[in-house]
Amino acid sequence: MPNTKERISPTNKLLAALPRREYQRLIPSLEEIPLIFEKVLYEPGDSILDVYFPTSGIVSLLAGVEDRATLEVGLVGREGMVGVPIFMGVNTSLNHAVVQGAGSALRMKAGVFRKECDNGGSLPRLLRRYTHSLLTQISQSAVCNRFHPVDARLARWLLMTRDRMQADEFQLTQEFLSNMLGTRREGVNKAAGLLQDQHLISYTRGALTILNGAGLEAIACQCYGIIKGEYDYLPPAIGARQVPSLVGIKSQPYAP
Amino acid sequence: MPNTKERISPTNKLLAALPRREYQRLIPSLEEIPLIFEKVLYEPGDSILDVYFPTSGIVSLLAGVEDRATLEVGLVGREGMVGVPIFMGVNTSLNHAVVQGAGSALRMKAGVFRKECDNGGSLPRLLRRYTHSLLTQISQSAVCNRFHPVDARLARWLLMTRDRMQADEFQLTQEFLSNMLGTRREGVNKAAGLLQDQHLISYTRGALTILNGAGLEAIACQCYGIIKGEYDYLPPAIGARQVPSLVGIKSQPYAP
DNA sequence: TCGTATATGTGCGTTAGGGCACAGACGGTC
DNA sequence: GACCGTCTGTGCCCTAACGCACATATACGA
Repeated sequence: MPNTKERISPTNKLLAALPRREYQRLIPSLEEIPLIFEKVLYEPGDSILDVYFPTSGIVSLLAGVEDRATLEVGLVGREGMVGVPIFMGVNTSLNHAVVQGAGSALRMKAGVFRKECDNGGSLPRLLRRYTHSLLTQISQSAVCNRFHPVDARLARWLLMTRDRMQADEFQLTQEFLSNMLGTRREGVNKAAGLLQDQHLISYTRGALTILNGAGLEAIACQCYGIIKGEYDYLPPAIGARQVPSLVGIKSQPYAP
Repeated sequence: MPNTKERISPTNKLLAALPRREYQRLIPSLEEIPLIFEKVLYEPGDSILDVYFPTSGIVSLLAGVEDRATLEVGLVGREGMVGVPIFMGVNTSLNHAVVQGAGSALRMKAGVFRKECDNGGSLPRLLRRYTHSLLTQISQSAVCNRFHPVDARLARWLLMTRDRMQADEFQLTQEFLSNMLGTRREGVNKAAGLLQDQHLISYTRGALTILNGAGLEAIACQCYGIIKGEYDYLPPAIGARQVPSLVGIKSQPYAP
């Protein structure tokens, strides 16, 4: 449902950056699907069957150890793609890909996607650029998770999520956050309490609202800025087409 | 100096995996240079001018925060290449690339390398595969650094270094190790003491010897095995040519 | 052979965060 | 409205690791 208003465009930025002709060629292979909260797109060991270009919502890439704790290593929103391993010529990953903020995505069969990449053109170039961005994000998260205290990491995480969701309110439990930050739930509770005391967020049973983004930035470590720099790697508008037409994209019935 | 004995071949595995014809084409652009201990190949913000294919020795990729502590996020030996950002279409990185074990490498101008990659062929395919391996390594290190105690991480690091150096003895100070592991030097000291008490390593002023690799594996977390799995991503021998001829490769005088 | 720079051992107080054990509190459901 | 499952708040103890402050030991050069 494209709207004429200058609003949040529900578009994947990677696809939007393609030359029109290339984008047109992809359309028949793209299928619009909902990203349902907590849905797992792939797990370690799975054969990755599809790649996903989120148009709204976010997908977290989590790494884990011995079925214990997990840690978020990457965050994919409309600036990216889920399924980078496919692009790299591998069809499994050690990571989990989990929907962390509901939305929707354009899905493409891994095989078709591979062929498209082999055809040359802009897609592989954009994806390489994106992969670099992802690599940077993962590196910086690694440092951040090693050196920075829980409240700073929480603040960073909230800001990153806000940027990708383009919303100040999201559904999430402390349990969930603890899996992202790689800390215990109680630690999240304490950190969230701190932020709440300073009126930076408000937090009630599964719903969190950012009240003061600037304040959060002050608490967050500089990792936020660094990662944000990489997140904004694509110029906001390439060419004239900002909102690719969705005409012709098959829509899938809402089926989890 | 190729030797006929079945010994450690001083060859970069990525290059060795290229079809002969492609490798031949690269030769004029490759320049053999020594990797000198602690030499910095690039730093955050630097324009990356060359890519390096180590044939022996190791290069560490370090990430840092606010000029304080650093943390190793990746380790590159003969199985890989230093300068992946160039392959990704970017000429800077947030990481430091530092020689961590002396050896040598084949160097290639970034511009030439880019052109070679654009020509298609096996090189970009191999590099994508390698990048996936690096991504996995970085993710897993992130988890490891978050959850595992210093001694396990130290053991893992030593094993990884051994695998890439193909030697049981290396030069390194506790200070250096602390930058790799993202801990304090004193912590390294304690952990190294532990390993030494169990006769797994011997450690004297800047020189460390692995005495009992199996013992180290027992101490190390399973991250070692996981990362090793990815490290061995290239089959040991592709085609007949295991040792590409170095004839024709310019050798650079020893000049740091 | 002596000094000096550099590396290593160690000790002690402090602290962030893990582990565990609950006690509310809210929200949906029957 | 009563129940129950799920989330949230808290407290207490404990440990790993930090920060700092030294004492020592080794290599190397004058």
